[in-house]
Amino acid sequence: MSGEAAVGGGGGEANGVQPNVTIYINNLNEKTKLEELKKSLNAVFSQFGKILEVLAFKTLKHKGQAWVVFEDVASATEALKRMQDFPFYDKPMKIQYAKTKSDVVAKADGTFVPRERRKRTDEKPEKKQKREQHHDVSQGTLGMNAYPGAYGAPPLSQLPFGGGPKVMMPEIIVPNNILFVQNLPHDTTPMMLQMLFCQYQGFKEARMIEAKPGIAFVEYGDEGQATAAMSALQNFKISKDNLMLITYAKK
DNA sequence: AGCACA
Repeated sequence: MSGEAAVGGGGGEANGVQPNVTIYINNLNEKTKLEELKKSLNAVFSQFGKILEVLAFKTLKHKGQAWVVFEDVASATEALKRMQDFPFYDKPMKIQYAKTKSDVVAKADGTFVPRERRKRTDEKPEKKQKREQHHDVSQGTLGMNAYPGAYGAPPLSQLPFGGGPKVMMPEIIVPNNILFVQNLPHDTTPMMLQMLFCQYQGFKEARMIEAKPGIAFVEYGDEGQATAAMSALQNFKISKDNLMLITYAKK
């Protein structure tokens, strides 16, 4: 019964490679541009846990491959199992544990030893520009730009009765099989959205509006399916600085 | 196919 997915080399622990916080992915579509590839990988894998880094290179020897570094092995394992053969840019991903420890992990470990790459004499006076960009989002959060029909109280200025009393007229949320997605990074592609939303039943299509970056419409077969996808992906961290905000599209 | 840290 247990069909052994002997996917010709796409193994993992069966390969003699032991679990690692980093997963190694190959069979990636080599046409995808690096930056987009990394963002999409981040989008698709961050559901399994905190991602420390996504690495991919375009050198001949390394194209079609990427490394995703998780914070813990459990996340990596879950990602490996759940996303094995996941159709990504039209090709099923092949995932294994990485063979060696990632630098970012070794650095946290204290076990990092710089490999010989370029003799930069001794230590390089590397500046610690701790530019921790916390919540630098000056307009990205669910604040001012929030969709009027979103959860929570709408701004007083947008009450239906212009200059009326301070009575909060709750906006009625009308379910719709089409979702309205906001706060996307401006370089989000329909493909990235498709990969996220197609995980939920009834997915039909994701469309973006050329003229308006940052928003998208995602259509499902019915309202129930749309609702399930909405709650699953609400506030999904699609990038370091972007939480997706999802509401029903207006009818 | 291909396991790196630009």
